Amino acid sequence: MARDSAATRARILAAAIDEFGAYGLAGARIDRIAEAAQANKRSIYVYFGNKEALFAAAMTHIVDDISTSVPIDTDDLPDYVGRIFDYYLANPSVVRMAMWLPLERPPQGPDETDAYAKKVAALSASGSPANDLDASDVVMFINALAQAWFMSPDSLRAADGLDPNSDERIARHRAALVETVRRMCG
Amino acid sequence: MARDSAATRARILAAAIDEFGAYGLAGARIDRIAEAAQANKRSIYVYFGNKEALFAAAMTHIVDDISTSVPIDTDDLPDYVGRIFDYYLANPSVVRMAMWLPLERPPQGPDETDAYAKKVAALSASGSPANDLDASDVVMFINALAQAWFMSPDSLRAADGLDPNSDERIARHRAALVETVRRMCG
DNA sequence: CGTCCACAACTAACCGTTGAGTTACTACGA
DNA sequence: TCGTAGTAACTCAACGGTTAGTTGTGGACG
Repeated sequence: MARDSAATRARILAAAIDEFGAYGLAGARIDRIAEAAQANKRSIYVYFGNKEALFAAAMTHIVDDISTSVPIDTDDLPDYVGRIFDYYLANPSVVRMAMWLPLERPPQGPDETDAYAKKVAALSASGSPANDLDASDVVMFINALAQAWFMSPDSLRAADGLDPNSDERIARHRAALVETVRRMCG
Repeated sequence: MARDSAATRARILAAAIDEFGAYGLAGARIDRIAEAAQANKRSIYVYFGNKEALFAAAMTHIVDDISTSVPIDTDDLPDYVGRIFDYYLANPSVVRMAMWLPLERPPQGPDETDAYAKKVAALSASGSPANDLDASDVVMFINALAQAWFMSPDSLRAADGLDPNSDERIARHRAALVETVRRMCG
């Protein structure tokens, strides 16, 4: 096995995102992360300090990734939600971590204030995003709508009879999502 | 201390809702629930079996409570979200449990299929709730929008300068919520 | 009407396991 | 041969769950 500290660190981080996404902060197991990363438990402590710090590192990593991968376009919010949805679909662990963040917030956890503040500022500055609604409310709604599919139980996703894992069903939902934001923005 | 098994059971259930709401299934502590309920740990096992069963009992309790407290009105969806929001505001532990459910689903957990299926069916039957959107998507969006405020970090809630705990700010958000659903329904 | 008894509610101390974090050590590579 | 990456074995506290025992209550019976 090659000795590459950067690669090991990256493997640990990737495994941590999956583990925290699957089980949350309290439910995640350091041993499982080590095993999945094919790294030793000890190296996690060497590279990241402790469980909470690892969680924080994973969180900042995904926040960075999402804000570069899915830049906001204040002139086309419907398209923006669509792209967030696509990103979530491709990165299930990321949505789940995002859902966990407000629930299990470590005391010294990462503060995504800046990422949100920038979006709200950009939206406010861009004139009238959604006519008379507050920019911060619009950001909240867009986030919530993009996550709706993932926070719904399977039973609800299947409620209309289609297989919730089929491409058609997902495409329909995506279209509904984009259309909803279009209507919201007037 | 009076010996009243029904009262003790109810105290445990109430404490469990708070504890699970605050920490989730994995993070919740049986000892804390017992202490908060002013009951002995043992009685929890007598009345509910184990931790997961207690979680399930708490979940079915709130599902029941919410579906009776906030009946759906398929003819006035904007009003319906508003009422859900009010309920959530008055019962913070309930929102948090609802947010936790899709993340920490115990293997033998409660299945809220029926509650959702009924809503989707009612909505489908009532003609055109939101013109061309699937009823199940509409239900997802309504749920997500009603929860948006509670899953947003404080920094986002405060992004426009107002105190996020003030009545005015909350009223503005509620109005935005109702208006958004109104637009969604066309 | 008093007294005993059986059962239900309650309690405290304990047990076994799990899991975060550490220690002491080995192997690799420059 | 020195420093860094990696490993296995361990510690210790926390926590879910249990055992064994205590207290209060309500009813049967003399």
